[in-house]
Order: sequence, then structure tokens, then C-alpha cells
Amino acid sequence: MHLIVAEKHIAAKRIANILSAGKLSQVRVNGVDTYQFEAEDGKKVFIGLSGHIVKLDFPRSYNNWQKVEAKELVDADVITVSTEARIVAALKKLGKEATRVTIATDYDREGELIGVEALQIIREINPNVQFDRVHYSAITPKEIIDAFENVSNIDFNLADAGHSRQVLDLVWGASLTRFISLAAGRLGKLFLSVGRVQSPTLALIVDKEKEREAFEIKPYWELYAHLKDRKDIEFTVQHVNRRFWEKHEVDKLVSNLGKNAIIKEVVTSTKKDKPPIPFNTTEFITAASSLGFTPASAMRIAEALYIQGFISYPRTDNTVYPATLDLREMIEIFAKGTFKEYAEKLLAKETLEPTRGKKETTDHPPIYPASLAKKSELNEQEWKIYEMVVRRFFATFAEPAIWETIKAKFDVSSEEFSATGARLVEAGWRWYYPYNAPEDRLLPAMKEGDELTVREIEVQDKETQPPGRYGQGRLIRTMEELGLGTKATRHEIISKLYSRAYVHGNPLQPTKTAYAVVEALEKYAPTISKPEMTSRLEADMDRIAEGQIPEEDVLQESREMLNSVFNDLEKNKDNITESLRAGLREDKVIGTCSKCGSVLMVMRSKKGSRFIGCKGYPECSFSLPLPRSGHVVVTDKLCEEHGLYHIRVITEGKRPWNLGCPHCNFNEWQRAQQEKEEGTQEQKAVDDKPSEEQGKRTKKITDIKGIGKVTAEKFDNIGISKLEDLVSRDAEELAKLTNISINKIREWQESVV
DNA sequence: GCAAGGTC
Repeated sequence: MHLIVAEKHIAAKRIANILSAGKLSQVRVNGVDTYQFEAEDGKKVFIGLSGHIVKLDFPRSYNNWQKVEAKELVDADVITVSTEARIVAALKKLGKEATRVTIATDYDREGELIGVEALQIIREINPNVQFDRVHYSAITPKEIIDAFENVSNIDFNLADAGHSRQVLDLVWGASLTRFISLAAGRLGKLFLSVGRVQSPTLALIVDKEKEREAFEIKPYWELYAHLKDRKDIEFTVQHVNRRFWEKHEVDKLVSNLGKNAIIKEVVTSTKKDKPPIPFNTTEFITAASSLGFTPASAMRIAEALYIQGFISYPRTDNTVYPATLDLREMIEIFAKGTFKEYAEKLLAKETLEPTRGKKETTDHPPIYPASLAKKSELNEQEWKIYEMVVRRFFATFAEPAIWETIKAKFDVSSEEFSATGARLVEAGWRWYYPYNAPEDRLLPAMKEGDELTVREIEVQDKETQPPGRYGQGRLIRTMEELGLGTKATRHEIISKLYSRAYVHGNPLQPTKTAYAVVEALEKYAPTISKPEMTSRLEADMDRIAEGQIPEEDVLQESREMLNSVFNDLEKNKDNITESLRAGLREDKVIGTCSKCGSVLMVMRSKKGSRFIGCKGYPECSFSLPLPRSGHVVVTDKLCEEHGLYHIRVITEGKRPWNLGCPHCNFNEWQRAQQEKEEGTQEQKAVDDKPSEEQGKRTKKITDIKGIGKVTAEKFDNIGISKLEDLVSRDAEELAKLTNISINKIREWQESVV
């Protein structure tokens, strides 16, 4: 039997479909769908993985943060543990029968590693199995058939390169995370994380904030003249100095200006505005940002569209359509339906020459629309994203847009003014892709020597602005430029910074805790706070992939470096603890106590519950309640009534909750309580009963709303029959074992508590 | 409980 292993289920299915010419059967092996058919040379079985099916970790004995020092992780053993039990089991079962294995994972470094991970599992059971590798960069009949006619060998060096990345990320990340968390005394859910990608990203945000703080705001003035031509058409021109730094200068100038203006020079020209390049993930996220989508939601929606078959694979670096894609055929799909007129116009062209971006890779094609959707099939947000992908796809085949521009110079009492105008004369690609088009800036027809009247002189007060904070879209772009993260992880890294309460708001604003962590790292572990760690790793991985250096040497050198970082860290542990704690303290300040004027801050009672308390305690006993769970983030928005900072509560996997001013919130809660009391006095006795009953009833899993027989059986299969078991197990693990969405499971777990 | 990278 010939076993073919793809990176994901859908890829296995589509490849099997192509190679069997549609004559395949679906067979479930250990709960995993596989695709099989009889070929001339025997039976072929296709299985899809779910990306990595194993991960690296430390042995269990290193798990206790308090007992095992962070430094010990540097030279600790690194073991491989499986994360996809069902798939691993299916691989073993099929691998035992196989005489030949073909690795058909994605054509990139991680794909090579994912393939080798699967192969190693198979070889444990079947050491002598024959194996090979196929390469394709789009799942089209031509590419797939070519690939299987030209099989090549697995590149173990390339997989080693990927493996070295895994080891370094784990060793550096886990050890420094543990060290910083222990030093700050932040254990449990509130730990402070450190990583090769997240820490330099956080440093970008902190550095930007520091730049803003250091920025000196300076006033300046701009001078405008509102003119009127002979036909009474009005327009505005600006003094060529643009910015005046002294008010008296501009005042003096204004006092000398007369009522007449003369056109000194008119230059007209045409400007070509090139069509946009195909979407890769970063380009897509940037475009979606300008429509108001966050990167995480844009990717979530793209994933949903991909699963439904409406768009191609959304995680790609590639900005060049591979030659094997039949582009005309792709456009023909849209010759009916919503985009008919656009498709027809493109199809009328003799040749279709798409634009190409700078990045050409082998992983996947750029993102393109894969099938025709009706508006009624999608929700509003999905439609917006889908429409954008379709329009962008079309725009990449369209002509440039053509603008007519005018630059004119004016003389008012020997002072020079100027104006520019632009008018779109040929929409070109902008007809297909009308998003964020610049507006026409119209100027009346004019020629040199024309005389005009000055209707009014205007001086505008302005101030220089500090550099803007990073919006999520811009941050993703910057991360890509610096080589931080990958197409599939950048938006997740940003989500991570939010859920660790390192940042809040959009554009992103760092907390004082983030300042403290970044400063500690920059001082004592600068390697991991800079993007250069990634570029250096990339260079090392290239050398491993090319066989110039063994993986072990790179790991050895890196561990030595990390050990010397730890020497520094341990020498300065007290300093680090002090500065981290100072940062954490600052993040807890809510404002000033209205009763005694002392500082109000987030505190913990002896029992462990959280509240806002006054530093003047015990003389002053003012306090406000806080929600029991989630990160409390103090924002910089001030309540005008109470002078307290607004609060946001962040829980991983949930939308942030803007609680607002804690005092206002408390007042509202009190009012609601009172109304309830007044309205339900008599009903109270009745209300108590059901809750008692509920206490007795919620013993069985099926008592939870949304869990029926089928779901209960799924849980039973993995050994969960009691409510306590459901609640105490890790939601993520349960999601993997049962194939039920993690959010559902969390919802059920929370409904019990 | 720790990272980053796949995929869902």
C-alpha cells in the first residue's frame, strides 16, 4: 500500500481527488477521514495531518515553577510529545501496512519538518518502509500530476533547520518567561511571558510610546488665501513656506497682502497609478484593516471563507500567481452573478497579464476567490471580505488608473502661493477595486497671467504631532519587514500581547508592566528583545539546511549564549525584581481617593479577592469592587465625574470588557440591585427554590444546555462522564480530543461554575 | 502554567 501524507485534511482530499480522477472512497481510520483508491500499481491511501502533530516540551519533572529554577531549563532534555492523538494513531495503523510513504506536506521549511515528524512516527513501526517527497505550490491537476511524476527526496537538513528553531524557541522562551515571572512574583494565570517574536514586537510598541513621550509639541502656523476667479469660482491656495514657526512673521506678512492675485505658472501633467499586487496574508490584512477589520477577525473570516471553498488558502507569503493557475478560468467563474460586468470586461481582454509582487514563494498561491458566492450565503462581514478578495483579484489584471494633475503658482503682493489639483480621468483598476480611493482635488481651468481676487486670508493655528501609535495592521506590516513571526502567527502574537495585558486599545498602547519587562530584557537579555535574534536564527537555519553546519552546533552555541545571559540575570536579580515590581505597581493606580486624597489602587484581600482600595487605610476605608476574574487593565481614559481611570477587563479567548469608570460602574450596579430588591421582595421565596433544585440537578453532563446525547457520548468516549471531569479538564485538550470547538467547551465549563 | 509554528 502506498501512503500519502498531506499537511491538512482538505489538501489530502483534493490531491486524492485529482489523482483518482474522482473515483475515490472515504474511509475512517481511528476517527480520521482518509481517502483511498486502487491504482494500477496498487492501493493508495491519503491522510491529512493538522499541521504539527507533535510538539517539544520539557520532561514533567521540570514543571514546577517554584521548585525548578529557570536556569535549569537551558540544558534540560527536550522531549517530543504528540498533540494529535487520533491522527498519530491513524498514522501508526496505516504506516504498518504501507510499503511506500510519500510526504506531500506544504512546500516550505515547516512543511518539511511536519512531514519528517509524520515519517518518524511511521518508521518507529515500520523501519524499512520506502519513502519520498513531492513538491507542489498549488493544488491544481497539472501541478499535482507533475509532482507525483517527479518525486524527490526528503530534505532532512531542512527539517533539522526547522527543528532547531523549535528547540531554541522553547528553551529561550520558557526559561526567560519563568525567570521574569518569578522575579516579578507573578505566577499562575498572571505570568509574564518572553519570546523570540513577542518580546521584540512588544519592544516596538514600548519604544514608540517612549518616542511619543519624548516628543516636544511645537506650535506653528499655516497661511491660506481663498481666491475667486472671473467666473466667481472659489478655491484655496497655500503660502509656499507651508509652516511658519513664529506668529509675528506670519502676522507681518498678512498685513502686507493686497486684494489681487496673479497666476505665475500652471503645469499640467498626467500620472499613472499602477494596479495593486496580488494578496498575500500581510497585504490582505493591511487591506482589511482599512475596512475596519482587526487582523485577528480578518483572518478568522478568511479561514471561514476558505473552509467553505469560497477563497483559496489564506496563509501565504506569495504575491505572484503560479504559472499553473488557469487565470482566465478563474475569472470565468464570475461571468455570472454579482460581479458579472467586471468579469466580462476582463474576459474581453486578449491577454491577461496580472501584476506581481516582490515576494515569490513556493508555499501556496496568493489569495484569490475560488468559487462564486451569493450574498445570501454569507453573513455581512464575510461578504465584505469576500467582495474585497474578488475585487482585488480582478484589479490585478486591470489597467493603471490615470490622473490629470495641475500644479499652479500664484503671486499675491510679491508673496508666492501654490495649489495642486488632481482629477481621475481613467479609473482603470480603481473601477474594480474602489476602496480608499483618494478624492479628486479640483481646481478651475486657469492659465498663466490670469488675474484673481483675494476673497479672504486665513491663518490656521497648528501643532506638530508626535508619531502615531501602531495600529494592528501597521504593526503586522512592520513585523513582516523585520522578519518577526510568520504569515500564520503574526496576528496571534498580537492577540497574545493583549491577553497577557501587556497592551490595550487599538492603536496599541503598552502598560507600565510592558515597559518594565522590555526594560529588564533590554538591559540584561538584549538578545531576545531585538529582531536580530530572528535574523540570526534564519541565517543559522540556512546554514543547517545547506548542510554547512550540524543542528547540534547551532543549539550548543545558542545554549552557551543563554547561559551567559542567565549569569547576568542572576547577578542582577534584585534590581530586576525591584524595577518589575515598580512597573506592576504603576499599572494598579486608579486615581485619587475622593475621601482622603490618597492613592487608590487595585489590591488583594487576605482571602485573595480583588478590590480597589485606598492607600490611606486604615484611616480611610474607601473601596470599590472589581470583577473576580480576568486581567484588570487601567487605561489612560479619565472619568470626568470621579477622576478615576477607566478599566478594561481582559480574559483570554473572550472579547475585552470595557468596564469604564469603576465608581460609575459600582453606582450602576447598586442602582440595579436596589431596583431588583424593590421589585422582587415577594418573589424572593420563589426564586430561591429553583436555584436549590438546580444544585441537585446539574450532576449529569446532559443537564448543560446545548449538550445532547451525541455530545455526551463523545465525552464518554474519552472518559468524561461526570460534570466535575468536564470542568476540571483543559478546554483545549478536550477540544482536540472531541473535535468540538474550544469556545463551546469553555462556554459549557463556565455555565457549570 | 512556560515559545512559536502548523491547523480549525
